[in-house]
Amino acid sequence: MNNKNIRVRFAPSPTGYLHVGGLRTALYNYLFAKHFGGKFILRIEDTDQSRKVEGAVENLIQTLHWAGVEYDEGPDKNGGSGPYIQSQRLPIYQDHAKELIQKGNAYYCFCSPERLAEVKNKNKELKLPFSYDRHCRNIDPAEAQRRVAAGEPYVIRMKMPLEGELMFDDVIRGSVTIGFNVLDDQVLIKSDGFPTYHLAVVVDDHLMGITHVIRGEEWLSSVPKHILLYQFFGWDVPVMAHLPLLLNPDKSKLSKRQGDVAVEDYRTKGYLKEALVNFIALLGWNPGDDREIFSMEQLVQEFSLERVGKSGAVFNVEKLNWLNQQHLRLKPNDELVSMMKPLLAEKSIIIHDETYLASVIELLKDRLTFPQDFVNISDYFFTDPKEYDEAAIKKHWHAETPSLMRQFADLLEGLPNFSHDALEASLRSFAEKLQLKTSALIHPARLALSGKSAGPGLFEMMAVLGKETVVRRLRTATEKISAA
RNA sequence: GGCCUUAUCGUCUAAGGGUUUAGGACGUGACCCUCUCAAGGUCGAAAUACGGGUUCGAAUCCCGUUAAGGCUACCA
Repeated sequence: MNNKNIRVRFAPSPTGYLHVGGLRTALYNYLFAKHFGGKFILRIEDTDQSRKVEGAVENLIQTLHWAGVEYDEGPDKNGGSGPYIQSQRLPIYQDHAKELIQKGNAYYCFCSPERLAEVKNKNKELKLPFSYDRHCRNIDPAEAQRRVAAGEPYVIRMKMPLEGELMFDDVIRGSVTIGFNVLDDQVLIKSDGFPTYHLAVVVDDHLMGITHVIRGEEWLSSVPKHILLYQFFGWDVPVMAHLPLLLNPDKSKLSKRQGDVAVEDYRTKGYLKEALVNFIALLGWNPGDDREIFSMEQLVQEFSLERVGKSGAVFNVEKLNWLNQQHLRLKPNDELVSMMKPLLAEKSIIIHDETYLASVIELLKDRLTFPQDFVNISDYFFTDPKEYDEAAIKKHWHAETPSLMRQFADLLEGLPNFSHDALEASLRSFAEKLQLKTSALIHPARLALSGKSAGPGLFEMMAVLGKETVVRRLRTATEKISAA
């Protein structure tokens, strides 16, 4: 097969939000398709009317778009294989189910939910591997047709072989064998006329020309049902690839109770899409060498199903944080400027001078994990400090300090060149003249300028703040801190 | 319960029978750098679940045990 003809899909149910596990499945599909120049399709599997959530599809689309996982065909991007929403394809499933009935591969079942529950319980007690007793399997087809015509409620079930086994190959798992004797006569069409997942997925994957089914491991044990359906219809079976699951720290399947699972949660917490995508890509896949920082383009370039692992991966936020920091500092300053402006505005800090902002960002960007961190550590670059760190006062502000700071301010006021090097030279010579250690000036000066004891180097800080501000703050501090 | 899958440092993982005193990264400890805090650098602690085979040789292949997860719906 020509690689360019590769077609894969991400087929979520719209249950409210995009799960990070779902994002990874979507990402792997996307990377696989783009790597080979194939097509990535978004299909909405909304066959369960009871789980319908308003606005879920829009939310899903928006979140995928945010993450940069762009599909070639989908509900709002017709590629000729639509509709891409299963609830809009009902007649297609009906026709295919009827075809199966005609071929003798499926049958009408009239069992009531009550009877089904009873049988299921009984079979469970008897420790039988299936829950349905195939009660309607041998009803005469003509008789069944008559009952259907008479309006009796029914479902359509597929006829599983009574014995034998099915072996199939999975790109990630290798060969898997499952015996038919543990498989139920799967419902294909529900009593409300909607298809179940199993029918819909096979029909749509075939009709949409899907060549590779890449999805979560939870589907591995239903593959025989699907392959059987392909065979009933006389269709080619796509290549199967079942991805390992994402896990909680306690190794159970990643769930809401143990942390955030919605992609939007991470987004609102300040995680960059670049970091999330990079992190999630590495949960189950690796490039085969020591590289860890990847852009989407690099992932497309490097990705292969052969390098996807088999075992579940714990979603560990620590590493995600580190990646967020790495990707944050990789961003060019002008992009950071437009990222920080609205965040600062929330704290009523309005930026008029973007060049100034950029120089502050340059000074602080290495110490950010989240964009929001910048707001918290940069306040004194935009307003004079209102208070001074108590512990720092105790440690660095001595009886003679105010006088020193005043002299230092006077000295700086007359400095023609306010560069880092000039500032350092003048502080050092000042300290030498007074026979002081430089730290006796540096620490109180930082406190006076920023109100804090931690921050960037003093000379860089002064150069960015500018002469006027520096001199003013040094003088103000001698009054404010002494008074306190 | 049955069926399927999985099993390397705390976590993500590399090592495709000999290149391995099992490598990297996050986290963690110490140290260096230094005006503080970060960043950066150096060094350290830290793993092949267990038991049998196969083989001259096993983290790697086979079997069993154990553990974990998935499925077992007219949910996906």
